[in-house]
Amino acid sequence: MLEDVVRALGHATLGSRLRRLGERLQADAQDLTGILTGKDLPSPHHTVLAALNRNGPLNIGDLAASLGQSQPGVTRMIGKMKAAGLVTAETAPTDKRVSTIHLTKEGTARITELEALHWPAVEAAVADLCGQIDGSLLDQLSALETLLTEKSLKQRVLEAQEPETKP
Amino acid sequence: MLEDVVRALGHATLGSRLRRLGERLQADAQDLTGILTGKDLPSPHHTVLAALNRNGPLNIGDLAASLGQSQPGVTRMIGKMKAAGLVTAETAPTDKRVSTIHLTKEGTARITELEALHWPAVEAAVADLCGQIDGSLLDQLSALETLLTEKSLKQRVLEAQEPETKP
DNA sequence: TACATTTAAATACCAAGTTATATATCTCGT
DNA sequence: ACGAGATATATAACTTGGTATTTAAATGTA
Repeated sequence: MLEDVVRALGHATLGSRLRRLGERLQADAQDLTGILTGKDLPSPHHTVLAALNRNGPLNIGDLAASLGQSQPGVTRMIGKMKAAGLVTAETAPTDKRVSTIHLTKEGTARITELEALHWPAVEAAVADLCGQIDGSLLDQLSALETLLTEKSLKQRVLEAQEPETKP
Repeated sequence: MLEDVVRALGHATLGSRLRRLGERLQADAQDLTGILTGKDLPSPHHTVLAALNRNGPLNIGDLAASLGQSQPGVTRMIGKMKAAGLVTAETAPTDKRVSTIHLTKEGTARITELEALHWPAVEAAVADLCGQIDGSLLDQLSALETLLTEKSLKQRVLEAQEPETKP
C-alpha cells in the first residue's frame, strides 16, 4: 500500500488536501442531485441559484462577492446558466454597465427542488459524518477521509433515503 | 455586507467550501515558494517532487495512487515537469508499458530547497493557525477563514521570517 | 462641457482536474 | 506460439477555476 503523500506532509500541504477532499464531496453531491431530483445540475450552479433565491436579483459583482469567487468566473458561469434557462440578465435602467441576474421560472423550480429534496439529504448525511469526528482540523480531515472511503457520501445519502420509501 | 452563501448553507455545501479554502491556501503557499526559494514552482509540482523524494522513482500509476489523483492528470503534470527539467521518464526494461519517473538533479535540488526553506515555514504557520481553532469541522473552517481574512498565510509566514533575518 | 478616472462586465488565455477512450504491451490459457 | 483479455500510459474532450486586459458606461473635476 502506497503512502498518501498529501496526508503525510501534514500542515504543509493542507491546501491540496482541502481541495482534494472538497472535489470529492462536490462530485458525490452533484451525482446525488441527478438521483434525488431527476435532473442533473452542476455543483457550481447550486450556489448561484441559492444566492439568487436568498437575496433576490443580484448583479455579477455582488454575486461574485457572495460566492467568494472571481468576477470573470461568475460571468462565465452565468453565461452557462442563461443557456440552460436557469437565469436571465437584465441591463439595469439606471446604469447600463450593470447586468442584474434574475431566476427564471425554471431556475426557481430547480432551487425549490434542491431545497426540498437535495439539501436536506446532503445536510443530514454530512452533519452525521461531522458528528462522528472531533479533535484538531487534521484529525477531523483524516477521520472524514477514512469514513468517506469506507462508504461514500452518495451511498450514505441513498441508504438514509431507503427507509422512507420502503415501509 | 453581502452574506457568504457557501458558508451560510452549512454542511450542504461543505464540498465547495473545502475546495474554495484549499485553493486559497494553495495559492498563498505557491506564492511563498517564489519568495522563499527564489524560484517559482507550481503547487501541484510540490507533491509530485515529495512523492518521488520519499519513495524513490515511481511509475505513473503509483504516483497517481500516492497523490490521490487520476492517472491522466498525473501524466499531464509529469509532461510539464519533464519540460521544466524536474523529472525524467525511463521506460522500464522489464515492461515497456511502464514509464518510471525519476528526479533530475534539478528536481532534487528543488525538493531540497522546499524541504529546507518552504515547508518548515508553511508547516509552522499553518500549524499555528490550526492551534488557534477547535470545535466542530464547520467551526474550525469558519475560524480558519476568519483568521486568513484578517491576515493571509503569506503575511503570516513572512512576519515569522523577519525576526530571523533582522537581529 | 470635456476629459480623465473609476467602475462593471466581458474577453482572452492559461492551469489543473475529471471521465471516457485509444494504444501499446504483457500475460495466460489453449 | 497464438489470440483473448488485462494492464499501463497517452490522448481527447470537457469543466471549473484563476489573472490580466479590454470595453463601455458613469462620475467627477477643471
